[in-house]
Amino acid sequence: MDSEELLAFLSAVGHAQRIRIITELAPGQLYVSELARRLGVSRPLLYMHLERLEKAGLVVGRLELSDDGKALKYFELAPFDVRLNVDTILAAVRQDASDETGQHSPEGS
Amino acid sequence: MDSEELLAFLSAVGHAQRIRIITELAPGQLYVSELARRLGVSRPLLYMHLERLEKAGLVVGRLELSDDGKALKYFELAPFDVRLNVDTILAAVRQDASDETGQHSPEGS
DNA sequence: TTCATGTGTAAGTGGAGACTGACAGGTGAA
DNA sequence: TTCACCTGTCAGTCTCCACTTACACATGAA
Repeated sequence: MDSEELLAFLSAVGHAQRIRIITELAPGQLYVSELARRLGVSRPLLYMHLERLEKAGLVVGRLELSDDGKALKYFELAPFDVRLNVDTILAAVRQDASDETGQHSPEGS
Repeated sequence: MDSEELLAFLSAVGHAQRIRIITELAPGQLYVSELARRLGVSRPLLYMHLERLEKAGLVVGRLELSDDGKALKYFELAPFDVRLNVDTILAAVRQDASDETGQHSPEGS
């Protein structure tokens, strides 16, 4: 994980509304309109937040067809576990240099 | 740590400039003007970022007198280690409810 | 056809926070 | 006195992003 990914991750989670979204999605998947109702948030706004969370790899969206034929966009939490201290931050910054030289490290996750 | 503290922490680290500040302070303490020169950042702006980092508990500032009598404001990293996953986020949110009922948990750090 | 449900996006507004420039004040050395 | 440092803060500007309103387009049921 380089500093750009780390930044995307941190700024995604570092927002009250998005913390609420994560909390609401914790028990299981929900589709957008339902989630918007529960949070008392407009749907376009929720879209923005979900998009941000998805780009950062925190949630995953998937279009599904309900029994009565309606298209529902379901979102669920993606598993993530990031440890944050001086060393992990420095590691992310050092990773940038490796990225530039084209030495893509073969690490998973 | 409740969600407010978590939010302060995440939004403090989740900024490119402040990541750079942390990187620069990692080897050891620096005073404000010196740090501003190294980062190529105006001093008032740096003050804002340092203030934000200090409120979130990431850095500590201390006014010191140099040998030649000048006052220097030194900043150094405070030790921190936060693990971030669904459980720790939910724990922070649940902590809010405890805060409201006045049950301050006697946990350290 | 109309209504209630859903997805998806475009266009605009408002405000918080990032950022700049300028100031006042202190010190020791030339 | 002047210079070269330093701290600390105020008052602006500007940019980004959070947020709203409104639209186009589907589906099944009444």
